[in-house]
Amino acid sequence: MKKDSNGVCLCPLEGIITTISKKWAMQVISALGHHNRLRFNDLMSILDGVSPKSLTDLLKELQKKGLIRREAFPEVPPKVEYFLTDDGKQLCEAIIPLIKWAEKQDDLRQEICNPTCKSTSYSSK
Amino acid sequence: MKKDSNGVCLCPLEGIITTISKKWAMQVISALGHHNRLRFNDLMSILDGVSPKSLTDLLKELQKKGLIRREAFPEVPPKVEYFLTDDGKQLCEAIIPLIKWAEKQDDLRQEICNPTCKSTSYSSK
DNA sequence: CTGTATCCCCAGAGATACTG
DNA sequence: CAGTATCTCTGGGGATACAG
Repeated sequence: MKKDSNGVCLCPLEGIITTISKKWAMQVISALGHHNRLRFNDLMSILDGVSPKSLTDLLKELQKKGLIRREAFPEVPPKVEYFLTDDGKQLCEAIIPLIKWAEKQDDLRQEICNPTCKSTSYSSK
Repeated sequence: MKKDSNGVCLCPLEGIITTISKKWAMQVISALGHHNRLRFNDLMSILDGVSPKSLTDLLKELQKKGLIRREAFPEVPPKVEYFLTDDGKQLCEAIIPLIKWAEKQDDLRQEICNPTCKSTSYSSK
């Protein structure tokens, strides 16, 4: 759909936005960025309230997009680990300006998303 | 939900993602960034296929979030113009890294979103 | 021209129970 | 432990007609 004022085509956004706007998607990305490797039930508890179906659906989506990878260990009981791909890590970097912008907006409106999130901001800022 | 590996809280993203992931949202932002000021029917034709209801819903949402502004002229027939706020313009800037990242992903997969979009890349900035 | 007012539809997300 | 298998439900989005 043409370019925007910066000479940037927005088309590529379609794909990633449909992905990252999925519920829990950014939390998964974030959690994996934070913990490096996590198992299914780890994610289940970090993403408090998510159902197994929703989580598996999401994990498959994220794998398909090449953001995370799955590693299964042939053990009993089963053990599966998920972790970010390099692309996933780069995505984390790419959204930082967006977060900064959003954070600034929130500040202006004195809206606090969540108590656990207070006092959190850019290491620098 | 804590911070990610970069020490960044993802909470602020929630709000903006729910906004920009709305259908046509980025197209509206982009169109306004490109054309500066647009009228309702201009947007209707640029966003080919959108219904008036969907468009008005979206425009209200974007106004509420402070991304665009509406100016009505007391004329007959009515005339209304929409344009980006400074925040809206800053949002355009903030998503550039994300677009660049997404564009790179698309290139790797040889996926072309749309013919009109080919040969488009970062002219300068 | 710029929108409301209705009605409809279905994909995404959740709840729950069950399996290899 | 790590998922399926079903079922349900909601609301975002679309179509269409109409109004100021």
